[in-house]
Amino acid sequence: MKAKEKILQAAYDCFSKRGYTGATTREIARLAGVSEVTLFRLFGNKKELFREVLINFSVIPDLRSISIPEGSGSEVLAEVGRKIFLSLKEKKEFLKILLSEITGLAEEAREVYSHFVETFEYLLLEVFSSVFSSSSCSELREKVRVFGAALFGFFVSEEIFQGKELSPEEIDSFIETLVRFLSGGSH
Amino acid sequence: MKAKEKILQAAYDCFSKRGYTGATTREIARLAGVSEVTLFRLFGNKKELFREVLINFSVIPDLRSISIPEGSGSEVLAEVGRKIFLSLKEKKEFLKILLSEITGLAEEAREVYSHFVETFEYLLLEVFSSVFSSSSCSELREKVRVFGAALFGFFVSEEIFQGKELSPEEIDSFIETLVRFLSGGSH
DNA sequence: GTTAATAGTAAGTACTTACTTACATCTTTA
DNA sequence: TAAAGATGTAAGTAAGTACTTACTATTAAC
Repeated sequence: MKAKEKILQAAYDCFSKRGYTGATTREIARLAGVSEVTLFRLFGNKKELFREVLINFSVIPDLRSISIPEGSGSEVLAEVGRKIFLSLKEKKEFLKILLSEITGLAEEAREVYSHFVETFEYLLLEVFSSVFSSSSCSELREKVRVFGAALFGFFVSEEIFQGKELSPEEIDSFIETLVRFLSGGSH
Repeated sequence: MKAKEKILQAAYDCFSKRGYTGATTREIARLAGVSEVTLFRLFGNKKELFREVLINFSVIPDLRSISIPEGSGSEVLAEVGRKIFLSLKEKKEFLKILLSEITGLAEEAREVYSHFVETFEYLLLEVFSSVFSSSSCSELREKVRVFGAALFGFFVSEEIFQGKELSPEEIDSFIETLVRFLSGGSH
């Protein structure tokens, strides 16, 4: 692994553990096993390094790579919900960085987040319109909103705030309930 | 207003704007209109001040003070949802602090958050068991989870991440959709 | 084998941070 | 009026921060 990669990975770990202000270039360099001078030569300054971390470890590619599976309506929804949740889980540290800097470093973080929301909603809208083909456009968007908010809220609350590592069964259980309500029946 | 109160208020503003590490005792004192020495005399150190801010500006009292209104099932749910959302909105800055410090300052922040989740779920369970009196206990808890996650996720995503200030109509619209799905019918 | 790129070491700069000490001023209370 | 408490000013400490400069060592390319 080249120095640049090692630094990016160390910065990712360090920013997610200590936040932007809390992370120091010294510690990042030490973790990466390179000198601090190398860090500054390759990235110029701390903020630029942060920006590159946000680009390199984004959850977006994971979301984009999710394909719509075959099956009945409820099955498709549940499967996509599962995949989204797992993508979020895999990029948990990245999301922690985003969370911890959303107030302080507004510009960069908010930009990345907006992009995330767009991709998220676009993907869901695609899925929902294939599953609920008879629904109106506004009806679809309502469902996407509720589904997205519930999934995201569940993830943030359990995995990030409470620091839990949910098992596949716990995730499935939540998603199946959610899909049941959205599909119209409560039984 | 006494010095202690002024400092607490200034610290609240400053922590929510810059995060724990980003906020400085100098700026807090300046904002409060007191000397930095007074700050240290009254609070000992920065961490202790932070702890007192978390206690003083918690969203818990707001949540606890929510009473269950009269009306049909759906009306009650929607009204409670609205009240919860408004409580969150009122303590938005407090929640930003919690969010930005959940990873860095784990102990204090996580403790406060756990307390928040408990109160949140307890309140919802009370409401749901009066609204869906025929549902089983596990069914009730499932509904509470979905309702809570969706409400919280919607708030965090829109108000905190995207920095929007949602109008009462937008809030109502989301909550009504959510209640409709949870009440079993999609029409 | 020379050159150019990539890394490291050592030292230092200019600044900021949390926090302290010593002493003076004002206000309230007894 | 005297004592006690709360606040301010001025100055400083020790440590940490991002970032720089000057120079050296290693590696790969031509």
